[in-house]
Amino acid sequence: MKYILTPKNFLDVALTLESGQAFRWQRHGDIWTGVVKNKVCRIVQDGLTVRFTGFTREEFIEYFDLRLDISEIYENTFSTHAEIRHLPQKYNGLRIMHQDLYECMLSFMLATNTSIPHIKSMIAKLSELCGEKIAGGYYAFPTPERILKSREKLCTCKLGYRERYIVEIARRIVDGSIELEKIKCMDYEHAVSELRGVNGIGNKVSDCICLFALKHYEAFPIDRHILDRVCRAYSSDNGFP
DNA sequence: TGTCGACCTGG
DNA sequence: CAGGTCGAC
Repeated sequence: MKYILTPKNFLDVALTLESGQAFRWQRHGDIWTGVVKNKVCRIVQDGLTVRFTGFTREEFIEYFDLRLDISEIYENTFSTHAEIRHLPQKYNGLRIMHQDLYECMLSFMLATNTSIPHIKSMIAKLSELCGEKIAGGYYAFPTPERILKSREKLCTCKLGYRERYIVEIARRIVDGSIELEKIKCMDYEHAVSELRGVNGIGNKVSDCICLFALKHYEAFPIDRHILDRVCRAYSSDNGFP
């Protein structure tokens, strides 16, 4: 499948997939391979031309949220402060992805207080342990039922203190006390308060989920790096960034 | 309501 | 220490 981008609404595949929004993509040369919705997907970009397999055209557009006029978000978010006004141009092609809510919830819960390589390793091991096997030695992201079934072996994924959180979330989804479909219908404020009611999910993670799965563009996840940069920007006459 | 230490694991 | 959160003051 082939998709032609426009300069106005550009997608930089590498920049976006390396940005820390998704943790299941790997690069081999100029081919990106990942698992989305139980399917192995591949993407190659050459300028404005993007070729892909695994997605339908519609799924591809949805995943990278290509219908969104990103410049509007940038305008609303960045134009009011001189210190960050140049960032949209610098990161041209960085898209806000639209990922699966369940996978996003677990992934960013796991992503607390650790490094990106460890995050990727945890998610890869979890998928290998109990995800459904799909093509070419790849595994789907495990359903809550499958996670619970593998409860005793979860220690092999090295989740650390996050293990009990992931078990609790899986259990609550199965027993219906977390209702993903309802969360999808909520506005930003309600979604945040619902997500914050889940053990292991705090301010930063709930904002990540809102931004990367629920399309609540007003969400603004504040992690260590953001905090550092904001502090630096407003502390003294240090250059910014 | 705001601050502070503990927390699994890996580099 | 690392792309935080929880529970106890």
